[in-house]
Amino acid sequence: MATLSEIARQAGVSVSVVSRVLTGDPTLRTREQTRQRVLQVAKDLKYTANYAGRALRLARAKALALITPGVSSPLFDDLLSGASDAAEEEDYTLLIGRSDRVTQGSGTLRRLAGEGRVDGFVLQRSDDLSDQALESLVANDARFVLVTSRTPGRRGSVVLDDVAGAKMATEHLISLGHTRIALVGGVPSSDLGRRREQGYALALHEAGLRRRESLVRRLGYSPEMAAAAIESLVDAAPRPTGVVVANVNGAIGALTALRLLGVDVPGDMSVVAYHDEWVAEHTWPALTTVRMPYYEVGAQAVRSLVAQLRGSPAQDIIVRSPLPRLVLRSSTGPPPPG
Amino acid sequence: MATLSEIARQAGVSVSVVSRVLTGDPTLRTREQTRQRVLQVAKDLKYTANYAGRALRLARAKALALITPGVSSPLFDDLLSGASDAAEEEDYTLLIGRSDRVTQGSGTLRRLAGEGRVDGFVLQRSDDLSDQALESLVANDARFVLVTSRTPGRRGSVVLDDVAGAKMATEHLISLGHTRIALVGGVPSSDLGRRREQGYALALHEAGLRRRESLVRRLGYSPEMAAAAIESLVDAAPRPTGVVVANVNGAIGALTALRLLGVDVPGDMSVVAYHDEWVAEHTWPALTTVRMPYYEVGAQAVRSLVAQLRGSPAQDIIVRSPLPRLVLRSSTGPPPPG
DNA sequence: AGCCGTTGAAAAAACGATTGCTCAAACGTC
DNA sequence: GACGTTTGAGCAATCGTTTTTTCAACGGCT
Repeated sequence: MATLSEIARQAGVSVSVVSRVLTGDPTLRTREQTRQRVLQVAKDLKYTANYAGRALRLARAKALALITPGVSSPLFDDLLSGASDAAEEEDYTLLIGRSDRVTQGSGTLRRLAGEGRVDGFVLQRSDDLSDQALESLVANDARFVLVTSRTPGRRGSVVLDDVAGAKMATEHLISLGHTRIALVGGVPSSDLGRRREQGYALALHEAGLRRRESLVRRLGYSPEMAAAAIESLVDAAPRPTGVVVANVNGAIGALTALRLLGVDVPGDMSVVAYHDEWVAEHTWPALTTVRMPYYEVGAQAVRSLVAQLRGSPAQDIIVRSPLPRLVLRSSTGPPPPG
Repeated sequence: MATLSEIARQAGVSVSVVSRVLTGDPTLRTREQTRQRVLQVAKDLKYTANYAGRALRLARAKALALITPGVSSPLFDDLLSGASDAAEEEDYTLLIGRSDRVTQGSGTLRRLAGEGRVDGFVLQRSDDLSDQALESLVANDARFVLVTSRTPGRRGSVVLDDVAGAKMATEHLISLGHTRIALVGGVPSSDLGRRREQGYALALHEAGLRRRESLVRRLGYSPEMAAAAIESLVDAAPRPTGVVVANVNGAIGALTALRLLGVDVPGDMSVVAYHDEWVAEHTWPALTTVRMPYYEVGAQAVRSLVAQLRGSPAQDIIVRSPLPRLVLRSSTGPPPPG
């Protein structure tokens, strides 16, 4: 690897001139000729600034970490793409860490921040990621932005417009003529789950429909939990004719459960999922979903974090653009005549 | 952040003693009392070695990058878990990069290596990742290990035992009594696809079954390609009674295609997929799969890379343990009587 | 007492980049 | 021609670690 001093030697100037030329220091006074010579040599030697040297001097790593509970979901793929693109724009490097690893040792976060490997964190919070882990970050004086979910009393977050998304899913069923609409939601402790439920309730309210507590389940987002929720919903009185599942993975579990119970979708019951991903196209029946702008969440989170690092105050952002979009497939239809 | 000199000051010793105590330098001669004092102060101050300082001095970043075509698959999740765990064991930090980004700018890899941010790469190669990109790495003298797929003439790889896995999938169908077994494979240019096809052929051969070229499709792993393959296979003469799909995503597309064609699974046709993931549990019918040890691939790749960085020669590893495992679900059964 | 070996620790250089300060030469002005 | 100003660049310190080298003190030995 070429270093500044090597360029300096070959160009016949001092190291400081090289550094100033390459970083575009405006206070530098130099002959154009010299400047060009330096630039040429740097190019010939394929110079890339050594990261450690710069980081040491400037006391910042120009790197961010994205901490996530799990990497496997296509939703995360979108989020990651957005974060990567934004990071690249801002000239930051992006690390990815898994939050399960974070809490287990708890060392990971502290290490990343403590060692100065990263300047800040984008945290996709899960129930695994304890308040304690968060605090350890704060103690390290690390900057961070929460995505997807928020935590009370702490600023710095970027979330989806869950209310609007869940409302749109619910309204789709309403527009098909459903009146007994169930919700398979997240755990009540999560603000994310509460926001989605709010959207559901809002849609019902605006349509003048009654919101029945007996039609709401709050077990969680996994296929298994959603399946359990469905099993109890088919026995509910009155039986719902449509169900909003607040997560696409849950919806997949719901379809499996309904198939096993012999409930026809959408003949006997319509299912609409919050979030879209490619498997939704390949379930049976193919899932009608509401697509949410995850890419933007990732991008905004990084941009907001970088702004924070530059001294701006932390913000709480709700991503409203692009708007949620209904992806119509085959799991929804008019309610059964009965 | 506490630094060595701060500890030195508080402990009343020199910086070098602190460094050597903390890194456990065996050549250091010191009073036990002094050693304890240093350790205590370091602990009180929650000392973490500054990464940039160390990296600068040692000229290595103690970081690896995992470059992948896409992050969304659960298979990648396994791979990542393995790589993360191994990296942690070896005390390395893991970065994740996306290969689509790599070829586009091509700057990414060069930057990571050139800046000295990472010491080596684990490359999950896709068709996107050009030879040229590879070469630019080599030119940078970066160490790397290819996973999943290999490239001729270059050492340093960790791959699954694709032959054994595909063979096991095929043998499952054979043991059910199928004799006309089709293969929906990858593109012929990929050595990965060739290895899986080899396993398929081997199983047929050992069972004394004829391998018919008319029953082999090599369009690729996406659901759409597999669907196209299936459509042409149902019209094949003789029509296969079972099909091995060399990738679980493809198998999902295959199921969708068969459903649309009105072909009952497994009544009319059995489907077995290479690779397992959770959605396989939730397709209709649930997919019988062969589970491959992806976690180990990730872990081995990191370990092999670290070994390379320590000076060991590059190796080509085939992960044979844990063994491929057949996950029996509902998409396979005996062939139809006809 | 003089010498030597050991013990325990400090001093200093180096890694690469950045940046405030210094400074020589050239130029212009009176 | 003396002096001040501008131009163009170099010097040197600094960030935090690691590591080689140096060094003082002490005790043991003859």
